[in-house]
Amino acid sequence: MPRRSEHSLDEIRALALDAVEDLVASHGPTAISARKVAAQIGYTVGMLYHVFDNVDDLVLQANARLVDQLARANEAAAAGNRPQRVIARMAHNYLSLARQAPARWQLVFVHTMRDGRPVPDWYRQRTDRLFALVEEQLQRLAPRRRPAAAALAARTLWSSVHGICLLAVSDKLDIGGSTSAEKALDSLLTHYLGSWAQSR
Amino acid sequence: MPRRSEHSLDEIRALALDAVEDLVASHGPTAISARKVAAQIGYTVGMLYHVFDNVDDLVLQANARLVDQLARANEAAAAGNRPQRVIARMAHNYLSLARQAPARWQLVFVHTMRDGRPVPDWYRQRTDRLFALVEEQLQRLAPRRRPAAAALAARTLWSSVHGICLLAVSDKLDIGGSTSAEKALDSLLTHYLGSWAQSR
DNA sequence: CAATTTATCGAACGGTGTTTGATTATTGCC
DNA sequence: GGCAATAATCAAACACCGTTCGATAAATTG
Repeated sequence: MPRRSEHSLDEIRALALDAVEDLVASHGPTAISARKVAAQIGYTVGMLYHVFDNVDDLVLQANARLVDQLARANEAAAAGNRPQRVIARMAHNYLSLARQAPARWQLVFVHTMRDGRPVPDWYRQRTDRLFALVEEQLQRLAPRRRPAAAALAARTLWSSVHGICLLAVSDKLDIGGSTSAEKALDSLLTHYLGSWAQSR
Repeated sequence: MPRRSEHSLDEIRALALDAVEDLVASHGPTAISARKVAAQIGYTVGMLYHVFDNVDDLVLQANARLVDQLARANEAAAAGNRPQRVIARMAHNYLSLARQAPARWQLVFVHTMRDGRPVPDWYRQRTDRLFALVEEQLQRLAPRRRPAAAALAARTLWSSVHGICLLAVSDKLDIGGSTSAEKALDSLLTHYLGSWAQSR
């Protein structure tokens, strides 16, 4: 019975994204499929394809919510404090959000485009933004360094933070005994950032 | 026509693992499926399940070849040189191998267990070994530090190296302009390792 | 040569992403 | 208000996927 008009297309889109989050939170990242999401919101698969390009689009839009959440938190952290402090906050924001919703972040980490299609630009820009925020702070921290140096350090540092959060969420960091990811982040910040700030 | 006995089960296993590598190298990580691998080696799907537990097992055994290759290279690098040099070699071994066969390493990075089953122990041990090799060198580098300190630094450093190689292989590191992963690795080693070695 | 084992196949089951055509509710127009 | 155009919705189909299973035939054993 078409067009019951109980929901606008935008509402359906929001419902579907909520459903992705619910399904992932309760049954893990592998529980996502077009049919399951459709069933969860009371529509058929075909309807989903009216609102999303494909499953990649659906998942990326859901993941973008998390990335945006992190970006907003990191933008907020930028206010006022000294750059080294701000960057530490950003790194811990990442780990803290990942720990709050591990399954949903696993979906972010684990997702890959079907068939090897490229990641769309609108999503790429969102993840690049996270690098850019770090870069800004590094430029504040060392205004006399060449911009390329800050760019390199931002990519190095944020890739490292990413690696630590990634392994933390999949429980690959605590090997024999206890190595908490928080300690690893602090170690990284102390030594890498400390050394970078001091040099030159 | 059963039991043609042209290949022993071990030979079939090796053929299948070769086929995984070939398919991944030529058509990307998404090209792996039980049917395609079976077709490639001239057997049927059912036969694969006589040799492997499931597709996860097949992929993990293929991935273990790469992990072992890296482990062997890193063990070889450990001979003789000063620890800081050895660790630098290890990091660059990782990136260099990843660059030599990007698609195959993408399969390592991208693979996740179906249904959320745990990664089997035999594979876990292989990846843990990579951390352990770094830890040994850090202990050589700073024999007076508590072992826990070396363990933490090893996990921090190798997670970071992993993050950089991961993003490098998926082209997410060169954003605007040119940030080569090699430079990022060197930056990480210089500042993190340099600072860690000096402190205390 | 007969009996047992076992390598191998082919088909089946339920799930997946995606496309398409039919159906029907809503909208715009006279 | 009624009719035509539009747009939402569904159901079914296609090709692929991982996995299981029974039948079959070759090799091995006695």
